Amino acid sequence: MGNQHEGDVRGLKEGIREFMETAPAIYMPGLSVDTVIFGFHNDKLKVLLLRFANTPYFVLPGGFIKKEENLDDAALRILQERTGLQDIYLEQFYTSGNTSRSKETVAKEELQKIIGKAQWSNWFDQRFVSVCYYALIDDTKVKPETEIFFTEFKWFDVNKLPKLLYDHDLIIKKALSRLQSDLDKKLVGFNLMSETFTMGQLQKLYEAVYQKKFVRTNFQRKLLSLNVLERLEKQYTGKAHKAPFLYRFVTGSNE
Amino acid sequence: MGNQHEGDVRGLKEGIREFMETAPAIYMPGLSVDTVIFGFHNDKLKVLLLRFANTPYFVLPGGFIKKEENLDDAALRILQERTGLQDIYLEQFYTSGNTSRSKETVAKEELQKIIGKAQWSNWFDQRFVSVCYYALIDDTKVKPETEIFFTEFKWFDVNKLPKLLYDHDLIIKKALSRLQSDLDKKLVGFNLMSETFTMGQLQKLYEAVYQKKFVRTNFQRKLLSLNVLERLEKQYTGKAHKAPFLYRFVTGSNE
DNA sequence: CCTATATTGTATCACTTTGATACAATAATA
DNA sequence: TATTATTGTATCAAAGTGATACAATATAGG
Repeated sequence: MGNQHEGDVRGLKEGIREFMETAPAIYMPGLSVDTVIFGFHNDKLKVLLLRFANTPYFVLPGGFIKKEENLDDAALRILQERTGLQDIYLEQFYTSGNTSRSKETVAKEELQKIIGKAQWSNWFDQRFVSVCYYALIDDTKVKPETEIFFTEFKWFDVNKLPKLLYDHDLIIKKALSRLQSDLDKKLVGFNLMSETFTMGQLQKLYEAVYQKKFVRTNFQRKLLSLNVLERLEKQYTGKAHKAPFLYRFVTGSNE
Repeated sequence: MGNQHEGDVRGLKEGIREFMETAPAIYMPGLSVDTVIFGFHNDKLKVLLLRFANTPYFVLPGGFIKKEENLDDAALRILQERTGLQDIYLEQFYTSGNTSRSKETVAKEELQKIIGKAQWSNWFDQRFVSVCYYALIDDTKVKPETEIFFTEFKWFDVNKLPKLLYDHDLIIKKALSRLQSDLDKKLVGFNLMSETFTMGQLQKLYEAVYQKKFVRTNFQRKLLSLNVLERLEKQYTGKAHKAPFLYRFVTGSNE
């Protein structure tokens, strides 16, 4: 699932140095975008995180906003660069701007270890305000791309997160909370599923998002009453029980 | 309700020039805060807007973020400067960052008319990303303060807005939409009312926010069932009918 | 091949919530 | 003192929800 970046130290060093040199001319100062990428597998809700250099710390995939780029386009571009996906369900949910979040020093120290203090340019010394988006993706289609700074891409259970830099743990909490209300209102869940699915799989998704159990028969009645599911022919699961129907979300009624 | 600013042209000109000179040293570049201030009177939901210079255009009260200031604190400070209120219910709901919003030229042209092109500094030529908050206030307590640039402070019915600069009309729409979902979930409505109120007044508020009528008896049953209202003694309205009870929101159960 | 097992699809019952209507109570007015 | 406008409460039917029962059926194991 993770994906080791295998540039040599020379290339990494040069890459970081070049980024810090060129960034001020390309990107808006003091502004960043962070994305909480949700996926769903093994009946668990997962978040895609990046390991920061060779530390035990992880961060949200993020990036900066080009000077002539729309905010939403920046978020989309950052996601495409990281996941390789084209059509991504994306929702802005929060902008984080406490000054304390810039006090984090682990990232700076690690970067300085790699490139040497003399090469330090002040791009990362800025105080950043970060606009946060969450994305829902069918993770069977993702090919995460690591990048300079980040040595590993990894899915984490939303309940078993690693150590995170900055206020990224808070941001993930807010993203989940927002996903919960959106799932009710806008039926965005299908973005996390493959094209077709059984009622059981859908229920597992809802249980993972809301972190609670639902009574099977009532859940089924409820979702069918929404008239957003199209029932297909039966599934041949190979499991030792009655084969469940397959469903597909009907687009058009929502979004 | 409005409040004419009566500085002479000389002072206005000097004020604007000075602001543009000093702003880059004080505030984060490319970032602003806009606030949608909701009030409730005459059974109507109102928004507080500022007339831009002597144009027919209005804008949302806004401002900039000091370099070492938390984002939420900036929003609070801007509101306090404008309304004179200390404890304000404030909710961040959206960050607006399309490049097209900076294409607005009315504001720039008007400012240049006042101070002369020679005096122009490039603070307002920047592309701004704006973090938007909405505020709920008991407007009987407000004393709006005008400021350089802005000649008049005025309440507008949320359904009868004047011409607005930038994308401020879109921002107000989003604010209302967010207020509607928050009112359901978090019972924030009391921030728009005076300390005590009748069930009829409360219903009018809900009707103004949701822009639809409710059946009186069912509305009453519903709100009483939430256990957030404390019933006081009767009200002596002087109206020619049975005197309604007065209620107060009980704090603690919400927020 | 036949039966056991696990899980699915549907029905049903009791209970709660919601929409709509009826009606008695009452403060000011004429 | 009766009238008027509005309020507080009750009630009935319809819709929605939680809990349970049960028949259907694809595979596994003998």
